[in-house]
Amino acid sequence: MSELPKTYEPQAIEEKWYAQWLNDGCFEGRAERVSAKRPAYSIVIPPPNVTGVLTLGHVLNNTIQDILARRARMLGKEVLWLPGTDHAGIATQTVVERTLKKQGVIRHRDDLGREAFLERVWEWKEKHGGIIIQQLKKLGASCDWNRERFTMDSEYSACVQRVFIDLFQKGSIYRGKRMVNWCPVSHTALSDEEVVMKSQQGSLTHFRVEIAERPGTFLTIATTRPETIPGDSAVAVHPEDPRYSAFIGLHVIRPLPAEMPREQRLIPIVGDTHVEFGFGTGVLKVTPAHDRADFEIGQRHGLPALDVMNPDGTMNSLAGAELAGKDRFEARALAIQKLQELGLFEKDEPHQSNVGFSERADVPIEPRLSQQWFLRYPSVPSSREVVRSGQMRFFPERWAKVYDHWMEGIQDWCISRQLWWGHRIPVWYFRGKDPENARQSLGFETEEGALRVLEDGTVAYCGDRAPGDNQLWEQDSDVLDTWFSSWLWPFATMGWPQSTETLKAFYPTTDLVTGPDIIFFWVARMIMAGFEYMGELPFRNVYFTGIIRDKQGRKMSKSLGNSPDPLDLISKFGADALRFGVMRSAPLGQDVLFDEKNVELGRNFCTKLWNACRFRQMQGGAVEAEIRSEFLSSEDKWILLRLDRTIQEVSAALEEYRFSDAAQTLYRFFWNEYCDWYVEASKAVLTSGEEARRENTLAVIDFVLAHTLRLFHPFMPFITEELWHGLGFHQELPSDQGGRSIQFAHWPKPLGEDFLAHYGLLPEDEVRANAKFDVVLAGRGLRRDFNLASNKKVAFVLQAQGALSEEECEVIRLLLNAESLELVSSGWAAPRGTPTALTPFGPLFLPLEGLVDMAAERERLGKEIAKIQQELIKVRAKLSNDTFVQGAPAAVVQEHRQRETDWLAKLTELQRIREALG
RNA sequence: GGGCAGUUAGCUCAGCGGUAGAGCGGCUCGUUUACACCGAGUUGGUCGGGGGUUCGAUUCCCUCACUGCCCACCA
Repeated sequence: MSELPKTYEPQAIEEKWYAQWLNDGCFEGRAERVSAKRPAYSIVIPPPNVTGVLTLGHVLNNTIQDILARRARMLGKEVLWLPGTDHAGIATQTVVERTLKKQGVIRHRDDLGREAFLERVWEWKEKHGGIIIQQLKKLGASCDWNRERFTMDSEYSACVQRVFIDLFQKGSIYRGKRMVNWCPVSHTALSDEEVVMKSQQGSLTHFRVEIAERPGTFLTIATTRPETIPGDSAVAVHPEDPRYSAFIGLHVIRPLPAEMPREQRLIPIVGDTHVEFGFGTGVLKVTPAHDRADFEIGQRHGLPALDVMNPDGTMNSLAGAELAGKDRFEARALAIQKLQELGLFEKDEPHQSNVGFSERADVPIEPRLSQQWFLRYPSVPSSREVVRSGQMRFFPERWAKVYDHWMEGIQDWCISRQLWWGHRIPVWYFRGKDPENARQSLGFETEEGALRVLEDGTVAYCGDRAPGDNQLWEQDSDVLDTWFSSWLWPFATMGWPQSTETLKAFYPTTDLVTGPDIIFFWVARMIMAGFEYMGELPFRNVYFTGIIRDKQGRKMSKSLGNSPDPLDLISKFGADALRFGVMRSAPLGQDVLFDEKNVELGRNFCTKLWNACRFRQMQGGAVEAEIRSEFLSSEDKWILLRLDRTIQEVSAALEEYRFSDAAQTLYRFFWNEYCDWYVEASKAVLTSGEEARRENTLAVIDFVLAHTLRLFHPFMPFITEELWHGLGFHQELPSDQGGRSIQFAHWPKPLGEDFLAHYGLLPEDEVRANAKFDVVLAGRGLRRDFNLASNKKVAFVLQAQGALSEEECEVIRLLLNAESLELVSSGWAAPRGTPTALTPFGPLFLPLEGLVDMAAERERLGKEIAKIQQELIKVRAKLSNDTFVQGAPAAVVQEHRQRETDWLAKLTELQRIREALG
């Protein structure tokens, strides 16, 4: 390869390699290659919204998956990372509908009708659906794109239908009129998980109602929702409340709608233990159609449910002439006004309460009684047990508790949505009452359980084909909750219900990477679907990422404008920089405070890596020559030992999904240990003119670089690939082991005992190299203390004759940027006032020929001596404490003794030096 | 109301029973055989408060305070 440019220019390189990887089929997961020797590794992408765009959350999530996938390839596994997108019912339908309205095409989707509207959504999907996929490619995601799936592909839809039919026939799915969370904006029911509670400042309206049987006697009710008074069908008090229990069985006159005849407004006073004595006035108005708890009270007392609202959140005619047609919040004010006019209003008290909001539309949901489909979750016990027992592992572990708690109190799932974009519910209703007639008019034999009489007497057929006589049968107009398709993702994407090669090879998947915000929406449900349809867990490990926040800790949001576009960051800094920057700051189990500085750091690191390789390239010589032990210096041995430790630490961190630790360790090793110490030290040999030693050093450099590039590859795929080829490390390797792409090069193993023995790498080598580095640090310290610019050539004297070889001295001299380093015997007497520092080999002098301020030097030494005395006092205090000596482990005591000896030696030495100064 | 995290240098975080650490920032010096997207040096902390266990606690236990999440039908 031609000489590398001075700085790393990511754009062209990223494009080049991504195209090459795709062209070479590097990302393909092939079932037929899986064997005992070549185990499978699989992961399914959490499918992003098909019309979505890439966010930093996606960057974090998908970088982690890519790291896992690439490392698995390097470990010799057959990897399948299966990508795709989600149709995201409400979100997509809302976006398309809003756009069409903005374009003036429609005022409401009804203007187009179901068929035509859906056509528009598909058009939209074709046009915008690929965006996020393209963005993921820019990030470097190594997904098997040939297998891209969409939750509304025809085969996928068939899976969804099949599962619905199966659960229907098993009786797990039922239809009923229940209290659901209704979104007045989207006009659909929502599941409990799609509702977020928000604390709201509201008010508690106090008003009076007269007891019909006791004219002139009033009860005061406190409510947050006066607009629903027309829907009240009772007043409830606690049966043991001495203030009110005597009134149970009597009636009150409901104030609204005022124009309704009095006798039609009589509602009973019931006793119910749900009522709290202490809250409000202790008298509760019961509105069964508009409140969950009230609905239950209504059930217990056989009260009618009066629905006084329209689906869009406006009041209907039952609310009375004046409220009818008004929005619920407008109606609230109006109701209060009416109460005032009737002389029944008492007061408004400020009140803080939790209100459920539609997650998507961000408006308060309306508890609403409506006909919906529900699912009694299947395979709950095994799904719960698999996590409890640790057979499936959660990272961080604490989410297992959250999961367990939810599974414990699991509620039936409302799965029908009053939308058009989604999987249509495969149920047809018979326009008649008699099941036998229905059976005959179907026109075909049904399976057991497919034909059923529903709660309200409707005869329903559920199956994969429409009944023959469509005059008599009408299909349910609702679609299924998006998550009712997502929960099948791990196996529906692999060809289920056929027993495909893919399923056999790659199911269950290995890891799932997702955000904790969808633990109930998605993770829990996938586990249940997995057990129900595949008979086992769908994935072995679940990694929950943190949530990306801005550097002030706020959530990313469009309105705050604090959500940077990852694509901008990629074009500014490069994909590898973004990946590395994010991973380095994303510790397991913690939210990530995003700061562009981190990406900058990633970019800087890429440049560093680039230049370190450039430096190697500039040295020329054969690539990856054999290392010869007889030429190894202690620095060589030191860096090899450091590399060995780094391999171990990085591997261990990745095994435990501690990505930021792995990134941190690599960063430190490469920048500090390799570049700052080793490369700088190696320059002594590289310029020495001794060919054999020089070549050997290059061999060590190559060895370290070839390992480091591989360790970095999962984090930074593009630059490592470029450098891998640029330095020629691919040359000798078979094409499936790094010859073609670094992503198939073997993941570095610890060097191993044989290697260490062969090259004579011992802990002492590390100690010796560190001792030399200590001399350098001491010398640099002296420089600083006497304000000598680092470019000023000075002569050092080390009182350690014979302790260091000439080559070793040369290394130290170079690192100190010194004119010379002279070794002298212990008899050598430093000129008075010579600055001195202690090193493991002996005192280091910096003779300055009278340039030095003696007083300053004495002061400096004085400070150092004082520091050592402090330490000595601490250690001695411990050692003179009998309880410590007797109570602490012998090793600890011994360690303290050693410390005392060391400090004492240093102290004596420094004192001697100070005396020498006079 | 219940549960789960967190509180360590100006900022972001590591350490989790035996001399307080890293990165970033700040400051000083610097065109030394890659790299100023750099190098060298340096400044920053009674480890949230209070108890307890221990020879010894940032580290273990209790308690309080604050912050953030999750769960919960108090109208």
